[in-house]
Amino acid sequence: MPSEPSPFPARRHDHDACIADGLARAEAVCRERGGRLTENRRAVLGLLLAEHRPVGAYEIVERFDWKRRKPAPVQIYRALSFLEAAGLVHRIASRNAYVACSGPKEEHGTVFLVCRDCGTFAEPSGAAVGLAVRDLAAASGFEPHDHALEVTGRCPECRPAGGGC
Amino acid sequence: MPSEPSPFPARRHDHDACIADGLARAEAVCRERGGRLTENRRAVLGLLLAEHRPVGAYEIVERFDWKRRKPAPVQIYRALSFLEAAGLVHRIASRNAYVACSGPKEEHGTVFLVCRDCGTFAEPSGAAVGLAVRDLAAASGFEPHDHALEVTGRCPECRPAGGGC
DNA sequence: GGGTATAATGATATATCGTTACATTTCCTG
DNA sequence: CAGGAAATGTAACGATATATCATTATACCC
Repeated sequence: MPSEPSPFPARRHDHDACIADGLARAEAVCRERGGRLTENRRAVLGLLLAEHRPVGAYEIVERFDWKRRKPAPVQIYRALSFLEAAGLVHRIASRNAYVACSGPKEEHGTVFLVCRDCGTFAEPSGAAVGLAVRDLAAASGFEPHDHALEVTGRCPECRPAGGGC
Repeated sequence: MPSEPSPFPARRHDHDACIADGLARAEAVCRERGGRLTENRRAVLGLLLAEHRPVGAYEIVERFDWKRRKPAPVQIYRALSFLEAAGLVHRIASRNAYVACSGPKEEHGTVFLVCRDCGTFAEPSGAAVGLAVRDLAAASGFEPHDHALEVTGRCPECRPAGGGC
C-alpha cells in the first residue's frame, strides 16, 4: 500500500527547524486571527515545540526561566488558553497535559497517539475516524461539535522489533 | 436503514428499573471478578446510575449522605476506582467526571457522546470507530492499547427540532 | 503626540481534582 | 475463635486550574 509517512517524528530530524517552523506558523495564525504572539506565549509554544510529547502545565512552570524567576501558574495557563484557541496547541485531557500541534497545514487532526513508554506523541490525520464518528453520531441523532480521541500504546520506536513480544 | 435504537435514554423511561438493572449487573460482575459490592460502592454506583450524565467526584461527595455526614473524597475515589476496574463506571477525562457504564452486555464501548446543553450521556457501540483507530494506528506502526473517544455536541432532545435554529 | 479603548500581564489568593499514609474495622476462611 | 486479606476511617497533602483586581503595553483615532 502507498502508506503515508509516519506521523511520528523521525528519530533524528532538524529539530531547530521544526521549532522555527512552528513559531513561524504561529506568527501567521496570529496575523490572521488578530491575537498577538507575545513573549510569554512564544516562550510557552517554543517549549512545547521543543518536545514531541505532552507536557504538564506545572512542568512548564518549572522549566520556564522567565526574567530569572518561575512564572505563576496563571501565566502559563493564560498562554496555553490562547494557543489552544488558536489551534496551535492541544490539550491531552487523559493526561492533563499540553502538546504543540504538529500539523502545519492539514486540517487539525483530532486523533492523538501517545506512547506509553517514551511519551512520544503523534497526530495522524484521522479522516477515517472522523467519518466513523460522524456516522455514529448521525445514527444516534447526535450533532457532534467537537471530539478528541486519545490513543495510548507503543510507538514504532518502542515496539519490540521483529515478531517477538 | 434499519437504524439501531438510540443509545440515549428515552425522555421517559423506567428509571427505577434501570438503576435496579445496573445494581444487579454490578452484583453479577462482582461475583465473577471476586470483589465485594459494599455499601459505599453500591451507593456511589447508585448515584451515578440515577443520572445519565457524567458527575464529578466532588459532586458525588456533596450529594452523598453517608451516615449523616459528608464522606471524605478518598472514599469516593476508592469506590470509583473499584467500579472503573470492574467496568461498571467510565471516567470522562475531558470533564474530570464519571458515568455509570450503560452497556449491560455488549462489549464495552469506547465512544462517549456528551450533550453540551443538558449533559446527557450516551455510549453507542463504536465498532466502526474502533476499526478506524486500529487501521490508523497500524498505518503508523503504532500498537494501540487503549483509547477513549469523547464527543461533545447536542443530543437529539436538545437539537432544534425542524430546520430552524 | 495625546487620548482612549482593548489586550495582555503581574501578583495574590483560592477553587477543584486526586492521592498518600497509616490506623482500624469488617469479613471470609479454616 | 484466630488469622489474614479486603475494605474503611481520618487527616493531611499534592496536583491541576481559575478568580480577582490592579497595572502596563499596544493599537487606533484624532
